[in-house]
Amino acid sequence: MDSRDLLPMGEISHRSGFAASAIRYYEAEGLIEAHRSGGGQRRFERSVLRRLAFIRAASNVGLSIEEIRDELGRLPGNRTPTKADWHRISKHWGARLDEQIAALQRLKGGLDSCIGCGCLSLRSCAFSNAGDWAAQEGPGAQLLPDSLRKPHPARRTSG
Amino acid sequence: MDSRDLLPMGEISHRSGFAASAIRYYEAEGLIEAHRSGGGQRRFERSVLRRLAFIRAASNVGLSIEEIRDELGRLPGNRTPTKADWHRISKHWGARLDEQIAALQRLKGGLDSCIGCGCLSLRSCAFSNAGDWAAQEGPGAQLLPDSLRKPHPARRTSG
DNA sequence: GTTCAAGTTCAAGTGAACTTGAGTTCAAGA
DNA sequence: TCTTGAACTCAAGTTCACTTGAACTTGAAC
Repeated sequence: MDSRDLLPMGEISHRSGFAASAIRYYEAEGLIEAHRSGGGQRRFERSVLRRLAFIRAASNVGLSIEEIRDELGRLPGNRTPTKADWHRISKHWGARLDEQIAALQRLKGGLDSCIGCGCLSLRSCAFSNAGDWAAQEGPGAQLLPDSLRKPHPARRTSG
Repeated sequence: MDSRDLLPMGEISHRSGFAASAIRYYEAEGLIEAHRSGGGQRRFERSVLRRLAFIRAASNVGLSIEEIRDELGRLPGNRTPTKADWHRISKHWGARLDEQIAALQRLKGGLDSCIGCGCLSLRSCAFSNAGDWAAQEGPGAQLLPDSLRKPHPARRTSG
């Protein structure tokens, strides 16, 4: 590995479209790796660009950093995805997107069925009842999957 | 307005499915209003339940508090939505959902077209290039609308 | 009159995914 | 050598939509 093949922060940032701070963050989170120059500056292998493209794609699908880390970690040898890896992963993501699309369509369907009645009834209307507070019964439960719910950060899942 | 018609916090909370803290928050944000008992406790009109159902429905569609406040504010006389209001609003939200569905389908289409090639090329692949960093040109720009992008809170819009 | 669940306020915390700022150092060209 | 832009670290800040905790008060029942 000739050191002239390594790219400095500015170039990685510009070519990937990520801010330097984001790239440092991804390194800290273990999504990418960097060599260091004599003076301590980051020097990136070219393959990091591909990894960053992967990260951008994944986050467009709605994956969290955690999930992206997992996904990258599942690649044999923890390498940058090859064509075959990418094929497999794409199918996985495609399924996720299909699920999200279906969820929105269910929500839309519920909305359409409410347009006529104008009810917005607390107990019976599937649309306003779409939260999980009434999940034990009733038609509205799970109209939206977690991946499309707005994150309610402080709502602890334990309990 | 007989004070026996007014509901205390516990009941509003239980019937709406919102935590008391959330209801207080909505009041502070101006989405709902409350009377006060002699001792300073909140007493809610029955119509607040309807307003809360509206808020839940809106947030299921992905509207922010800000947007919900606008939407409620646009109701003539700032009243709880009637059937006619609800009809109009539903159409509005339906369009928004359609847009979100279409965006996900575009993203899915991009993914499908990438499955074969395994490219993930930074410059040419519509999928990994879906951010707005290259929005000036190229095919990938605006695959996803803002409403479906993961919120990147610290990214200031001014500049 | 006592009890105590239910209510109150206010400040601070939560999580995700970064950004910003301050203060310092590196590296490359003139 | 000087300058200057690029990079560094580390702590703290940002947004959203709430929640949590502490310390206190109400109000309905017994």
